[in-house]
Amino acid sequence: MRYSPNQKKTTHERVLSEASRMFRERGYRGTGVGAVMRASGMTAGGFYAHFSSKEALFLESLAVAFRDFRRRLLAEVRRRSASPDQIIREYFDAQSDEDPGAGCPIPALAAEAARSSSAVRKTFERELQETAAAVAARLVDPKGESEETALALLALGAGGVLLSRAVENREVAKSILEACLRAI
Amino acid sequence: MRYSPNQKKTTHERVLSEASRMFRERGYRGTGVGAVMRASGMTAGGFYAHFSSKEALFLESLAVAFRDFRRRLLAEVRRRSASPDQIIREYFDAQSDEDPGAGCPIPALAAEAARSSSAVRKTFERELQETAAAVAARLVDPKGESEETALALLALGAGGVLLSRAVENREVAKSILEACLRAI
DNA sequence: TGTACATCAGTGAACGCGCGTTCACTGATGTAC
DNA sequence: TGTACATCAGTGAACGCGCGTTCACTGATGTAC
Repeated sequence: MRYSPNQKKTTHERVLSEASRMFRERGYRGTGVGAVMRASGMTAGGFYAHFSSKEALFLESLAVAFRDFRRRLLAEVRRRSASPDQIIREYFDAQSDEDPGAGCPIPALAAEAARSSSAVRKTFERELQETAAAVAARLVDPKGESEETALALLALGAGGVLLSRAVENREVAKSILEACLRAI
Repeated sequence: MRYSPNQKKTTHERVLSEASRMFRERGYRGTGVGAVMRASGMTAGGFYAHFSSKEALFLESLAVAFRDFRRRLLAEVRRRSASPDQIIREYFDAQSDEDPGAGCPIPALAAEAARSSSAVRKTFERELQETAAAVAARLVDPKGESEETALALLALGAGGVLLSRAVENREVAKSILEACLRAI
């Protein structure tokens, strides 16, 4: 339709934000390029004016998803110096119950990232480390190995969310999250 | 070809064992019915003499994968009374490095199970609880809440494996697993 | 200011491909007599 | 024991469908003069 660098940037970001939501909600393979474009108010063909391929969209979407989630998570942990179990609690709270599209990309997309190209895994690694560093900066850690502790906390939190989602009974799901909180 | 109840059972189990391996390695959506049958030495059409649908195969494969993995995990923890960090160590060792097809179904399949039918989630829940109970039975737990502790340990272990696989650099992958071991 | 042209974001139909499933058929085996 | 028939695991081709990608086209905008 109309041409303007700003307009194009806006469209690009709208597609990205839809994609980052949909990938987390339905998975990489469960999300079609056409569906993302429809959700962005366009038709499938226009996609390639913005991204060279579905994988290129995934790379950018991963970064957006991690960035959004970090913001969400750190908003909860604003006051500095959180204890490990506080971090886990905030991690769970940041998952906005029953809307995985707004939650952490790790339980949603790590398994598919692991099976993707090395470009995807590099992006995932970079964003994970960025996230661990952000958590570590807020963490009281007497041993002074807070980056390592942060990675373990992300593993525990993501594992807990992963299990709780894969289970049918909501009471069982809750008890899994509680078990993770108590284990620290 | 030939007909015999035993022969059919054998074929059924061969397909199941291939499927349980392939699902863990390539994911549910990444594994085709045709590929499973080819790996089992047959053609695609024969599949429906054994399973009513791909999802029915997935249900049975999940149970097989969990059962196999429990056996693998408990073989490592034979001597009773393992400490939490020993459990995590054995969990990591049971993953047979770089062969996710023989490893734990949780990091491999939980995200897709969460997005599947409630029948899949029920199976996942049942098998997870079975696995937690088996771990709990081997666990020294002064607080006497070993089932809960076992679930948290599975979350931590599965989260660690999930992260380590999603990352490109193998050194980073190792450091994630070590961080999980040290966090207990 | 007005006009002619170039650009290019987005449209919509078409493509090739892989997938889950169906189906008519085959031929080895089990059963009845 | 031998023969005729029924069963059914497995074959292989075909199906409909959704997907990622391509492409000729459109029309709104920006630029040059």
